Amino acid sequence: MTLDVRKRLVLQAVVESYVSTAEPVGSRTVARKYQLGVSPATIRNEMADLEEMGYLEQPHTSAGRVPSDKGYRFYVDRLMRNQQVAPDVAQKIREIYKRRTKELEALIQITAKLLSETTDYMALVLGPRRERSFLRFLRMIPVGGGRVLLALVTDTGFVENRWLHFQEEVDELELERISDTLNRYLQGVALDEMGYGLLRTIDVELSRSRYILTQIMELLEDETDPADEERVYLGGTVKILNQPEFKDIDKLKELLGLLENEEDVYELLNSIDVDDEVTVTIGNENRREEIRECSLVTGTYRIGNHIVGKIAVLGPRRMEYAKVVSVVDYVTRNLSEILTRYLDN
Amino acid sequence: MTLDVRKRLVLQAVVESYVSTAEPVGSRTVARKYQLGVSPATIRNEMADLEEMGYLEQPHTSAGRVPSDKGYRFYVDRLMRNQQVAPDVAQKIREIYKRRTKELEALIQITAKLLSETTDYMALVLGPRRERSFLRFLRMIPVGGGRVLLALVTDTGFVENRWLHFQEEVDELELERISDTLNRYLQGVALDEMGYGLLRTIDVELSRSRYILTQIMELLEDETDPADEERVYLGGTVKILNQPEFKDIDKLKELLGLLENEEDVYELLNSIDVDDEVTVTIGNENRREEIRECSLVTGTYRIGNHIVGKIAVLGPRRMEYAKVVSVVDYVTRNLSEILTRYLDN
DNA sequence: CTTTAGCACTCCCATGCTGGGAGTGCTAAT
DNA sequence: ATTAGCACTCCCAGCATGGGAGTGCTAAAG
Repeated sequence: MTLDVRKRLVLQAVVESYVSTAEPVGSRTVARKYQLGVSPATIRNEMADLEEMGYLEQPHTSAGRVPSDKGYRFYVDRLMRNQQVAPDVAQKIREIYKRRTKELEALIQITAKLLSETTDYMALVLGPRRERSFLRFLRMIPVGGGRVLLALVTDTGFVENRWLHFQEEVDELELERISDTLNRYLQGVALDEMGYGLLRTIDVELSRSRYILTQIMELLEDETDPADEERVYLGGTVKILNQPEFKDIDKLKELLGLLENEEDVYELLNSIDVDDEVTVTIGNENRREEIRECSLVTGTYRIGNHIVGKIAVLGPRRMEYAKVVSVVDYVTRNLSEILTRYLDN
Repeated sequence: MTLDVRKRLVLQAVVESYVSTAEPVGSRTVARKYQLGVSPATIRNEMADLEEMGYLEQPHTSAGRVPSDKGYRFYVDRLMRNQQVAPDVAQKIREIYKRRTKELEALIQITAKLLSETTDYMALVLGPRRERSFLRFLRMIPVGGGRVLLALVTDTGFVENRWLHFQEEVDELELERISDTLNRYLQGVALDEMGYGLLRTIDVELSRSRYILTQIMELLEDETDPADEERVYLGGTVKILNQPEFKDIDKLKELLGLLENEEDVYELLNSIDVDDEVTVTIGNENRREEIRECSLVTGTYRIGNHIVGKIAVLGPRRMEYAKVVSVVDYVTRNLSEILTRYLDN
């Protein structure tokens, strides 16, 4: 399944021309713009071969050629030259992550924006899944008027805040005692496992303060509600509209419909294999029908060795792969690094 | 500027027919569907009058009529009958706000989703502006490894979490002492006023712990960064695509472009007068060019008497005003009520 | 054996034309 | 004041047409 040098050059020319113009590429164009030193007729023969081998497609007889999924795949795996991130882009990315005071949620949001701005495609970012997050620390802070702020800090640096309400003022010392006990029992427990069962054990020890504990239990129970929003952040939704492949409103509707359903986006991105590299999935390689006309460039960010979430860029198959891959790679590294530095044990 | 009874009936018929079909309305249709007991010819005369008075428009000679902004305005102010929220919708809304443990941010997010689901138009929700929020409470919680979680609670119930990092473990008692002092000085101060100036006074008192204070100062300084994200939440972006008036990609791009710029959305909604009622702005009544083809139904939610933010529904001018107004009103009330109950002093 | 010029052929698409339909405004009769 | 009748306007869907871009094939040249 290897291609001779000239076929590679032709394929590369077709991909690059189509990426930049969105118009089917004719033999004439290839011969003229990408000096191969042969006539259009020769190119035509090569293109016919490439089509037969499945690397190119024709929208209809007598149109130019367009790369197939297989063609893009070959381009991404073999032809595309690794690209450095442009210095100004790298600068901008580093700049963003220099401010290290943000909590994880804000960081993720910024990442989505950053990705879409630097690539000019749409960005998806997933935060840590709740059921894979473990409690690091819990604290109750009385704010007056019977209101108590419950702060849950997870190993991934997420902070969840919840309110507790009581009829009368609660004693700060009592809260501290409860916090301490809860911490003792719950540290390292997954958030979605803090159901009644677990809490019942603690109940005994804290029976004196059951009225407080009851509220906390209800609240943590709520926490496990799967209908609860996932942490998916989108950036640059408008960018899709710049792509001529989405001039069709119905396709757009389908796509945006998918993206609005956070559970689906989660599943989509998590179905992609994790390895240390950036992963590209092209057209029909994608699980979901709705993005069979798109490509996805995905990176996985971590805290230490612990996988936290994904970042992805979504664009038309006709995507500037080299550039996007380099940016996704760079952003993933930066994000992982800052998280690891400040959150890893 | 008053219309006789029959003209009102005709105008109402045109608005309601156009709202439901998106097709220009002819005299025949009005006569047939909205039993007025007169012939199409009579209706034609009335419609010609209404057009002359500016309530109706003709896309072109020999098409039916379409309401003008003025026509919609009259409909909203005078013709539309106040509608009750459908029982199942009311049920759903109450349901959502019954769980009272969420922090404000989550509540706002849910509100955006709720609004778009119940109205079938797009929803915009603004959270409290930072510069109008005052510190209620501040607390530092050491989490181990030199990491300290700084939680800022505002009067509007917003909780901001920020991380502080130190070389070595910090003493919990010292943190508590600092927290106490800071609270004493900063309670009731607006978030964007916590600049160096103010902190310098405190510096003296806490000179022993300057290395901690310095970080806090930097961090709060950051807080005043106006480039920081505003709190705008969108719900149901896809819904716009269902409207035939947005079959044109360019208009769509313009609109989504506006909506992605949070500062602009803020300005747009805040330019709308606040009174206790729900406000409707139609077409050209809107400030921004980009939504001159849309209408906006806006409500203001509060904590006690203190204005916190806005909720809005964005749809085509051809909007089901009665329904949307009732939903926005109901949601506003519910949201204000729950916030007031749990956060008002 | 590879490359290339030449040419007939295919298919899309922008353009222009046409007829029917929906709706109007006017006039004259009720 | 209302309405039937009718001529008129305008849109739009459907169809035909021609030019252009691009192909595949053949035969000649390197």
